[in-house]
Amino acid sequence: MDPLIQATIPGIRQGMSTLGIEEDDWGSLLGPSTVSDHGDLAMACHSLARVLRKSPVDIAEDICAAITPNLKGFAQVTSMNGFVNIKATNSWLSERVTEVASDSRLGITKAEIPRTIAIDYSSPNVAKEMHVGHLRSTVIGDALARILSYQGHTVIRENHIGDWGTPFGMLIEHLLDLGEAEAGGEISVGDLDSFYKSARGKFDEDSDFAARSRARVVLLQSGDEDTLHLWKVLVNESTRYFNEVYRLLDVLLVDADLMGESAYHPLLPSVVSRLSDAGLLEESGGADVVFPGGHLNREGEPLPLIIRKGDGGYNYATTDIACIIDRIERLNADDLLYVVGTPQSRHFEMVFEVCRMAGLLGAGHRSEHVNFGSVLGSDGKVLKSRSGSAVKLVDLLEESISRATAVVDEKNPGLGEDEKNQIARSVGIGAVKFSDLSNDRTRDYVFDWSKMLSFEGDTSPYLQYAHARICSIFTKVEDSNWVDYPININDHYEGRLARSLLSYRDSFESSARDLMPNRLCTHLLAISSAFTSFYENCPVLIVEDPEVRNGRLRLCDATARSLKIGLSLLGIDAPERM
RNA sequence: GGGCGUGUAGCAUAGUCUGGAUAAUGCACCGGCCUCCUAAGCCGGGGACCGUGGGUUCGAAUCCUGCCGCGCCCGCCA
Repeated sequence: MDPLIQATIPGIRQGMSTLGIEEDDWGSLLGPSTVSDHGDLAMACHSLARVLRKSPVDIAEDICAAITPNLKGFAQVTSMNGFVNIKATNSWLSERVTEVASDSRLGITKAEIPRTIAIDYSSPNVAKEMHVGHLRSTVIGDALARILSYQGHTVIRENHIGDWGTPFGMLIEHLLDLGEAEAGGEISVGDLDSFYKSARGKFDEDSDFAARSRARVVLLQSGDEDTLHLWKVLVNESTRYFNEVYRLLDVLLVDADLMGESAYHPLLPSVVSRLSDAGLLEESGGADVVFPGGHLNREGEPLPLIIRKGDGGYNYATTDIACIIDRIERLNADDLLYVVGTPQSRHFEMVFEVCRMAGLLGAGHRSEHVNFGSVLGSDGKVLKSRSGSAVKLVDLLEESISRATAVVDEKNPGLGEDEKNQIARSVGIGAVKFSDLSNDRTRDYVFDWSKMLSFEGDTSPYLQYAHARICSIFTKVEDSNWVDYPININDHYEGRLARSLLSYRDSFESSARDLMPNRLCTHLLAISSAFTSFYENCPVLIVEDPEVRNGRLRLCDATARSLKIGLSLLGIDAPERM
């Protein structure tokens, strides 16, 4: 209830000064109440006892008496157990929530100073299947892209696909063995696992094939035209497949966001020369490296970041630095976000540190590894595509849509085929995305079909359902008398709903600031829950008093828009019927 | 061995940054609610020594620290 703090702080300040209590002493004591029955805000007075040499109970009473007159109209003040409790009045709530309801952004303001933010996310590998593990980066990155855009920042989506490196030798040779048309077909229908595994299998077992593969890598690196053509076939068929998954998932990523590893390949020599010019490059074990410091290997010796391998080749650290240079210098990015799994945290620490040492990243840049935990199998171990237990992302999505179809059929049989399919898609995809987004991204989680595909409880279908119910109310409204009608909070349930709407901005900003979509998820659930309670207890259309009816309609409208916007920021549809 | 992270009802999680009163939510479980605006819902109930031992504090799930469990990382894969 930040708005209430803003509203009451002048009165509190004045009251405190008449009591001679310093703001340094009480400023940090005011916060949201932990016991909602007692009020919206609370101030624990126990730490003031030492300063004032009085009991907390007496102090709370004194403060209560001193600030009560100043908060008249805003809030009721009481004291209990050494706490000052401040509870918003219905009239204040009514005014504020009417204000928020009048705002198309529901009180969420844009950033004062917009920044240019490059977000690196999704990053599947060419000729490799997308498994549930890819869901996290794709869905979290996409939500952050939407959230930061909504704040008015310039967001540059970067899909850093794995389209370069030694595996391409074997992939291209396998492509040749199969024949271009055949291989292209296999990839474009999404049978990437078998393609990759066959190539891998031949590489491991057939020494002749392995030799051809190694030779092919050399040809690729040297820019041989035929080889590049074959490589391009793999990349094109794969990206076509990725796009199908992205469309199904309903994420923002399009071809223009593709910036694969290969795109940075020509820049790698300059990374070496720039680090060398900065005096950072050292020779170690035949490789060119930089020691960022602070990291040790198993023997307790400084751990280097390898820039150029002993054989003259480059690896991912070099590409990542080239990437940073490109994003800073060509795209003028202020912030660099990498939605990549936690296991790579050391890598990013080292890369960022080297870039700061080299002056490539300055004080004005924010570079952040937006890490996320691993998806675990029921055995508690990380799901690996090779273990066989990994679930294909498309299979998960299709299963979710098919379950949603069954539920929609059952709950709302009157819908037409097209609308039903559209709703099932929104519900099914939303459920999968929300189950991922609503968890703290930094924690691992155990993959669980039934939980991921659940449509009850704390899920996106619950949010979508609340939204659809409100839309249904408005299909029965024929007048527009309610549109500019002031909201009048009288009832307990109205108050709870109004409070959740007023806290929307806080939650959104916390979510955006810490790049934690789960905070927004939690708040949308709170709004929904407040709404459904309200809806069960407060008749809207069937109430006789037009003032009550109109005010409640506006509350409904503001709730629907909060949910619709909130869901859209998570990349989830809000159908009007379901 | 070193580093990083993590541990909250049977299960899954929120809360931890910024310490406050009775630890919040969902699933599962028990009991109610559709002649009434969408029951994918609502109302009520049981269920937690917040991993564990210390410390700081008037006050600790939250801060510091020891230990235990688990996960990840520790030089030429990405």
